[in-house]
Amino acid sequence: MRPFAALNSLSEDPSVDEAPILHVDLDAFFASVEILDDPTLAGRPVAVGGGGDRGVVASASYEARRYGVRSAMPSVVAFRLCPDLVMLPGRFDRYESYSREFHRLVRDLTPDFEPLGLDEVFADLRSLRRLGVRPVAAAVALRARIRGELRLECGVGLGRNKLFAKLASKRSKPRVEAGRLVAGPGVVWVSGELETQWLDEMGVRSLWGVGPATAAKLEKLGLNRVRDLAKVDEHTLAGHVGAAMAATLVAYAHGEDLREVVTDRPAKSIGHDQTFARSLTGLSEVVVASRAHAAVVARALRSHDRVARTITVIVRFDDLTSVSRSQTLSFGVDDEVAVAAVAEALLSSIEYRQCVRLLAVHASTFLERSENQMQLTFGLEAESSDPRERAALVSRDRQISHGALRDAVDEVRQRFGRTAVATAAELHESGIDVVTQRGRHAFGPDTKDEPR
DNA sequence: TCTGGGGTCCTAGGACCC
DNA sequence: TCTGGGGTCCTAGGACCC
Repeated sequence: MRPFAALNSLSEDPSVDEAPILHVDLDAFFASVEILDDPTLAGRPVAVGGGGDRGVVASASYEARRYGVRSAMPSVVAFRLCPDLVMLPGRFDRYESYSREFHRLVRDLTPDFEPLGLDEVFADLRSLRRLGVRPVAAAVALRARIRGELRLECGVGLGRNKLFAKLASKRSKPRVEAGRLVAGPGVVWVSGELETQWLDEMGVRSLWGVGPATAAKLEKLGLNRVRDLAKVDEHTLAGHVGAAMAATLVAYAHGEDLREVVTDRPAKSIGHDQTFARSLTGLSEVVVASRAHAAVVARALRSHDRVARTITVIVRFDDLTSVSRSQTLSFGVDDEVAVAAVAEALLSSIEYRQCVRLLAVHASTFLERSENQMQLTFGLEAESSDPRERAALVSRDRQISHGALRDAVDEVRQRFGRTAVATAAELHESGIDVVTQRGRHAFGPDTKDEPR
């Protein structure tokens, strides 16, 4: 890998006003962290993902990519392409800790940055104008720090907006050509003339937000290239892809992208999805599984200091069709028994004609804790004949009465680890006292409902 | 070859209120 | 008695991103 960046054709450092937006993307992030932690993996094809029949690749080292292994590829396909592939299950705590260090280095450059997942950030360099910062110099220095302090490689793109910054970072990276790895320039700045050139040569699929479904619709309309989108009537396009998508695509085709770098993006939902190695059959198995999901979600809500009014369940059947059910309560919940009560009522309203391969429980519509206390104690409706409404009322009662127990369990977990006690849901269902359970679980942690 | 788990945003229809 | 249109909230589903 070359130590310094090759630039664009002009080979000079633009002003902040010419290239205000920076995008950094860590190379093969999960796989790279695994290789750092186990140097015997260096040079071998490594992937992180699900190893079973239903697993997919979440991250592939460049060595694995030489064989055609890619993110989102089913693991069985990856093994067919690369029989020597080392498939690792993934350690998300580890990746999160690397991600925090990555963000720290970006923050040293500017506080105006926006993470996307664990391994990418956008940054707005405009506040650095007065300091005389030059974008390419800043990008080269940031890249050097990421390499020096984290021992991770990355690509950096610079452009007039998010659209071009992201396209640029993609072109800054190493690529595989005819089974050989070719180093990338590391830093790429999109000048005005490059913008025109890229827009003219790009296919629609390269645009942010155009996936397989939208690409197929556009192709039917004869719109295969970005330059085709620049000529299309937005209202006509809206009839096929929706108003928001049409406006976005036409703007992109003209090189315009009004998305700002948003520094504080509060989370809007928290959920837990699980694809089962063997599909579940029938409501009762699904309900049992949903309690563990509810516990994971409730724990996550509390660790983020959130209470949620909306609970959603999603069931995916063996034929890959999905159905969802959601309910918005008049109050918020963060208790596993409360979440589980609502989830069970929602799951009961689904017809199980097929086996269930995936179950998800999500929580959204967050509100402030103080706001929630009002709602919880306001009025007590009579018993209802609607099962969902009844579940909601049970859920509220649990949310209130389990508060003390829940806080206690959280404290124990904080001191002794997450598996030191069973979930409040398990304890409640079994009717066994918290204290007598502690010892057993402390010495035989059951990790089956651990988040990945 | 056959599709994970964490999320975000958009759309359309219905209920309800004014 | 029958009717309008806008705004907001909720639900279900779909598409996309990393």
